[in-house]
Amino acid sequence: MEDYMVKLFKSLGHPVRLKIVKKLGRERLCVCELQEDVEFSQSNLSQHLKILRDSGILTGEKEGLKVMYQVKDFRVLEMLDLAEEIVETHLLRAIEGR
Amino acid sequence: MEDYMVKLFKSLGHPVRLKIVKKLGRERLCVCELQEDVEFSQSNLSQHLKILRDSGILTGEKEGLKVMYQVKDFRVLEMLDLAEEIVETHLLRAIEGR
DNA sequence: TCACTATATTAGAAAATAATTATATAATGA
DNA sequence: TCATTATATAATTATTTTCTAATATAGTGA
Repeated sequence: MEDYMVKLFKSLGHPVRLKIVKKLGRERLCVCELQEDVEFSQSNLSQHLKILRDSGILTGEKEGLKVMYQVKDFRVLEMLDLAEEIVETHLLRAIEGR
Repeated sequence: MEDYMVKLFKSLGHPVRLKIVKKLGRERLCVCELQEDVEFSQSNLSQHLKILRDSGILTGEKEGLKVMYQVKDFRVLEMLDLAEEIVETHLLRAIEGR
């Protein structure tokens, strides 16, 4: 249980992977569409996608030549929202100098 | 913004640190109390606490000889709960074999 | 079957993170 | 002031992650 939680957090704790998950949101996109925004090589992207699959965050389904990815459980997106709120609060506080 | 989110997730993505945050919950504990549950050396624990402070998850306040730690923003705990639920669901599915 | 496209896998090097050991600091009380 | 306790920091080594480059696979259409 703890192990899986660690895996979940760890896989969100990387800029490229976080970007992928955010870009996906509730949509279903092929790798080629993800490629557009990610400033990394095809193989590197593919490896990050594997990590996200392995941690249970994404699923990938083959459709012809393409593979369509989506976020498996939208509660992950709620987590991202929460994280965003938390970070926002702290950044604000930092600006206010408290 | 993204950077801070990555930092937040990254710092939760380690077994010792996750354990610390869970153990703290809404309480305020000194390092010595945290030490009890964590099977690591004093200095290692101290380094993990530093990471948790740096990512804004914990605050530490000196009180005499001791330093009291607590979770800065309880929404972090909500994130943990969410993560737990998500993991639970997926583990259940795995057992059911879907 | 062959070439082409989209994606995955592998291997190795580079970079980042973590643990260990030793040392330092700071508060307390004798 | 000195010893003691609680915690932090630094340096080194060990381990893990990440990236790059090369290669592989699988589906499609000519």
